[in-house]
Amino acid sequence: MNAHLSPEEIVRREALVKIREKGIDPFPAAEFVINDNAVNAKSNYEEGKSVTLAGRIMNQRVMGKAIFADLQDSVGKIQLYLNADEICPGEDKSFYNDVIKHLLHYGDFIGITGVLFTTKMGEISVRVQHLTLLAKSIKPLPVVKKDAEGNVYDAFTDPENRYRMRYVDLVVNDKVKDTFFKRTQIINAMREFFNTSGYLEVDTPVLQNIPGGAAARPFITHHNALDIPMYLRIANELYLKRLIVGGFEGVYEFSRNFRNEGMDRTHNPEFTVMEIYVAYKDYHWMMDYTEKMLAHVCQKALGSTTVQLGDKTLHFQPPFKRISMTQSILENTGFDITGKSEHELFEFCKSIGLEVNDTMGKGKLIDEIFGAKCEKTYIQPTFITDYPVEMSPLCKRHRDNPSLTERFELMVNGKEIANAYSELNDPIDQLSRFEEQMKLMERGDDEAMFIDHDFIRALEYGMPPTSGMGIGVDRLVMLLTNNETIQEVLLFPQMRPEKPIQGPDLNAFKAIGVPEEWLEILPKAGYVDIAHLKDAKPTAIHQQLNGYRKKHKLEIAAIQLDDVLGWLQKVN
RNA sequence: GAUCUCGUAGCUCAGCCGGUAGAGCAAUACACUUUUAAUGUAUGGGUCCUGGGUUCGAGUCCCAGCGGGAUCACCA
Repeated sequence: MNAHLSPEEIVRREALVKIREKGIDPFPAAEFVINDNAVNAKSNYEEGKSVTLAGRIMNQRVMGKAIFADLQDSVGKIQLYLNADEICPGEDKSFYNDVIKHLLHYGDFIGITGVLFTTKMGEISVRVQHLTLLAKSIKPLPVVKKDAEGNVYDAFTDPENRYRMRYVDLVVNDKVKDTFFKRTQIINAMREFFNTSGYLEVDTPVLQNIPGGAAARPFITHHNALDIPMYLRIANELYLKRLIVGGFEGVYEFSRNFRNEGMDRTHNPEFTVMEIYVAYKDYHWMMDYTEKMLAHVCQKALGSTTVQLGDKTLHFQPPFKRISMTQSILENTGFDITGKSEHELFEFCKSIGLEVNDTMGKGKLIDEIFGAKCEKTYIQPTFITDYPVEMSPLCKRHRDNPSLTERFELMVNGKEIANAYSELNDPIDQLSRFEEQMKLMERGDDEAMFIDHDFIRALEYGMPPTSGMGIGVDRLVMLLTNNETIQEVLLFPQMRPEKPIQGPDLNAFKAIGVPEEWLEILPKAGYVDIAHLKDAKPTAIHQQLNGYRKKHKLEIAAIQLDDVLGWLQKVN
C-alpha cells in the first residue's frame, strides 16, 4: 500500500509507528497551554525567564548531545537549544537519543518549556527542559533556507503549487502571512471608519433572481424547490439602495461578487467589493469621504499615507487630483467628445486604432477611448468625474449637463479602484435607462443589464438623494501590500481543478483472478483499469507484463498466456 | 480565446550533437555539547507531465493532449 509514497513519507510513517510503540501519542488530544510567542519572547527578552511555546520544528542542526532547531509559531521563529542532559536529567537518555534525534522531523508540531538565554553567537534561544510532540507531520514540507545575508535558497516558488497548497506556502514563505494580516487590517480599518460615521453593516442576498447592479456575465445555478434559475450576485448595489428606500441613513457591505469571465492576474471569478450608500449625500461629498477613508486605512494598516508599490511611491494624503472624463480625454488625445454622435465617436476610435464593432453604443465607445489612452496615465490617486450618461445606467444625470452623469471613478496606478455615483432615484428615468440596456442586449452586448422591476417599484416609493461608492477590496489590498497579482492577496485563488489521481482499481483486477503479486504491477505496466485490459490484445498484455517483470528483475513467477486469457474471459 | 514559454528526485535546478539519469538541500546511518544555509563520511531515492511518431536507440527531435507561467483581448 506504500507504493505511491515517497521514501521520505515512508520514513515518517514508520516513525509514527515507533513513536506509538514508545507509548507516545503522536496526535494527542489535550490542550497545550502556551504563555508566550516567538516574537514577544525575543522582544521582551529576559535572561533565565521560563517560557512555554508551541509551533513547528523548522530546522534541526544536530551536534551529537545537543541540537539546535528553529521553532516557528504563528508570529515568527525562535531558536531552541535541545541538550541531552537538560531534557533527560537521569541515566535514561532514550527520549533524547531515540525520539528527538531520530523520530522528530522538519515540520512536526511540538510544545516546549524552557528558559531564555543568549548563545555565544548572540542568538536569543530557549534552553529546552520539556518537549511534547503535539502533532506529527507525515508529509515533508519544502525546505527553504536562508543565509545570514537574508538570501533565500530553494524557495518554494512555483505559483501553481503555492496557490493550490496555500497551507504550505504560508508555512514556508515568510511574507505570505504578512500579506493576509494586512488584508484583514485594511478591511478592519474600513469597517471602523464606516462604523464611526454611524453607518450600518448589512448582509444582502448572494443568490439572486435577477443579477443586477453591474454589467457582467453571471454564474447561473438552479433552485430545485422553486424550479427557477438563480444567479450568484455580480453586485449588491440594487439591494443596498432598497435599504436606503427602507429608511437607513447609511448602509455598507463587504460583498463577495461572482463574475463568469476571464481569469488573470487582476481577475478572479469571485472577488470582494465594499459598497456603501449614504442618504442625502452627493458624489462631491463621497469624493471627500473616500479620500479620508483611504487615508485612514493607509494610516491604520501601514502607518503612513505614503505607499511603496514597486518602484512607484503613491501618496494617499487628501486631497486627490480631480478631472472630468471629457477633460481627461481631451488632454490625452486632443479629441473633444462633447456633443459628438455615435458615428463620430466610432470613426475616432477607428482612427486611433481601437478595435470597435457596431454592438458598441456611445458609452462603450467613450469607455474604449478612456481605457486605451487615459486610464494608464493616472498613477497617483485621481478622481475621474462626470461620465457620459450611456455608460452609467444607475447614475443620476449631471445637474448642469444632462448628457453626463454625476459619477466618479478613483484611479490609482493606472487602474480603477473605486466607483461612485450620485445615485439615480428617478424611477421613470431609471426604467428608461434599463430599457436602453435591453436594446444593447438585443444588439448583442451580453453584459448589458437586466431590468429589475422590483427595484423600480422600490424607487417609485421614493429614495432620498443618495451617494453610493464601491471599492475593489482585492485590488486595494494589492496596492497596499505591493503585490502585482490578485492571486497573492486571495488565500485560495481559483485554479483549474487538479485531475483526480486515478487510483488503479485493484479490486476489479482481483475479481477476475489476477494473482496478488501482480495486482500492483498491472497499473505500472499501463493497465490502469479493466477497460484498458479489455481493449488490449491478450498477447500484448502477456508480453508487456513479463517484459516489466524482466526489466525490474522481479522475483515472481512469470505470467502464462493462459492466465491472461482466463482473466479476459471473466471480464466479458 | 490568441501567441510565446515551461513541465526531470520531497524542494530548487543541471542534463551539450539523440547513446547507461545528475547536483545541492531534504531523507537514512555514523561522528560531533553554542550551531544557525552547521560540518564530515557513507547510503538510499526517478511513470524525465501523458499519448502517439521518427530512430538500432528519445529526458533530448516531431505531432497531439493535459497542466503552469508570461503577454494580449474582455472584465473589476
